[in-house]
Amino acid sequence: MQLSEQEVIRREKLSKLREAGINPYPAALYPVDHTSESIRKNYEEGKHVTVAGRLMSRRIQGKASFAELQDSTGRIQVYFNRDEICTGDDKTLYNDVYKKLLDIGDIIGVEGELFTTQVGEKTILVKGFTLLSKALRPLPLPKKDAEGNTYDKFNDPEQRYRQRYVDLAVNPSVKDTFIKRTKITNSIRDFFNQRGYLEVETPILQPIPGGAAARPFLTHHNALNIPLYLRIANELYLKRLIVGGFDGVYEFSKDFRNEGMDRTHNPEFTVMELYVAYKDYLWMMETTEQLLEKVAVDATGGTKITVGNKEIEFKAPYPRVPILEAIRQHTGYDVAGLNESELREVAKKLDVEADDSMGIGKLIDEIFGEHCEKHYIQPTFITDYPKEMSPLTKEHRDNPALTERFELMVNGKELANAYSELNDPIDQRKRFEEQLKLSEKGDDEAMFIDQDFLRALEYGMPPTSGIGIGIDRLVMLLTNNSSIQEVLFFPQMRPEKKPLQLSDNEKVILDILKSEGKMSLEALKEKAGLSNKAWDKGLKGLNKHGLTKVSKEEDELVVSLQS
RNA sequence: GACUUGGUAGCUCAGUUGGUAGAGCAUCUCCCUUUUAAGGAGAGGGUCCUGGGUUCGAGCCCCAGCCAAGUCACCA
Repeated sequence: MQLSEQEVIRREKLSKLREAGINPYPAALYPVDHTSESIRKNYEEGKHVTVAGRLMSRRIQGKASFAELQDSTGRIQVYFNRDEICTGDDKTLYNDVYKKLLDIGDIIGVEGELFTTQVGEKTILVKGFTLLSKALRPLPLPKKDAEGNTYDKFNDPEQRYRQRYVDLAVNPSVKDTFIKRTKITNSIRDFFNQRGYLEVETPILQPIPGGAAARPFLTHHNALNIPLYLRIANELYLKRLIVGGFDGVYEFSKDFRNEGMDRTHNPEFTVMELYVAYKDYLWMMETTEQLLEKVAVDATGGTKITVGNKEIEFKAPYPRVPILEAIRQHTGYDVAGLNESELREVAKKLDVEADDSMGIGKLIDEIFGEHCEKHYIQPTFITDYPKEMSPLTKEHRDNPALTERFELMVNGKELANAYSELNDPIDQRKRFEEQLKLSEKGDDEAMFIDQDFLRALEYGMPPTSGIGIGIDRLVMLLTNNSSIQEVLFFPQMRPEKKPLQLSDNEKVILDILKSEGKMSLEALKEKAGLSNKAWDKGLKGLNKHGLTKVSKEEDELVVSLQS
């Protein structure tokens, strides 16, 4: 491995520390009794404190030095004074260990007394310190000036996502985003638990990937010798639990979809699904408004949030607009009751792409997505979707062409999707079969038929309302982030390519081949002048790396370079 | 998948018509006992993403590839 100058120096310091009898990675616990936050909150002049954290900056001025220690709650200034640390004649602990062998990024423990500097900064006067972990790589160091401008910010997205640990250590606002994420999920759990709903866990490995329309990841179970899918949704399992007699169940579900990635899609993502027996989608709208109002307050302190340059008000209630009404308002076309070809005409006039595989439902969805969706910045329930695009939803009580479904639109995007759940087993079977026909027509995302789910419905599921809320997108909204990668600790990335490391034997062989081009195996071996074993290892290594290829030409083995 | 932009020191970034690779911070040496983007003096540090090509000569021009971001397409 090629080490940079700074890494070499840090490794040398590591040896020097060991020579001085200091273990750079000690085993014993460090008796922390304060955090930077608790010190700031309960500051008392002269109080003795013990804290630990990462050294984030140093200002050395001869026999004295100021540094900043960063722990999980923030930063605190620490003051190292030679004669406070080294009370006797031996000053090596300050002069050598602190000044020369410690680096920014090292994790240390510090004990000392609180005081306030002349400039008014609350500071720990260090009486003793312990190296807890030596950092071998230099930390990127953003700096802030008095006006709060940041310099040398560690802001390359690729490095930030690949090395999130560095991002978190160095960019405090990143940490805040993830703390907020947990506040949001805790708030949702509170809300449901108070109402007596049960948090459950259902299978991630599923024999039939149901509950949504999407391409799944496929894996294989060796012992059973069967294919298994990573779930694209957990809906059908939660409904089975309602059949079994639970009145309210919810799950934060990591779902997996084998599709493209962009600013709003990651192959694995989190959806919170809730099902409540004896309720309908009207009730669910009220519940959703209350939930989101509470979540906004718990996460941000108020109901009004800022997203980009917009303000969004999460205070309940939210307007309810039937989808056909939304289309009428934003396009001027009344598409209620139109047949497929009439609808296709309208789509054409509205510049909405429509191919022959699209039925009524998909056409309406396209028109809405193209012309209406973006207008709903403030939370709005779009209701009563056409039947064709909602195979798991109960028929509308007043209009058999529609379903009892709503999507909650916020900031022009779908945040939640909910139904009065279809519990008629015969109707459900029919809807699945229609999906099957769609898939035969070429829709590779139509739903699979889950026979066991149908069997469950045949035993009887109470009328139920269910909802799925995209947690990643909710967190994006409430933290004012426009990329899903900013709200996932470890967003999916293409693997880093390791630079190829060749052994000496491999290099010798490769150099000959580079100057000679293609040559016989015998001649190459001779010229390389390696022992039999070294030769064998070298050539096999090169073949394995795909750099060379051995082939047979006229009874002779020939080695050639591969590009 | 298409297009656009980018990849240069540990970090953030310059780099002129193609002519020996630059700055700030960080690092190293020296000075400095209440500083805070500390200060002063000096020094070291580079696979210019990778591989080809053009050229006397490429960080820069051309071709191919890798990685990322953005836009679009796809994705309820």
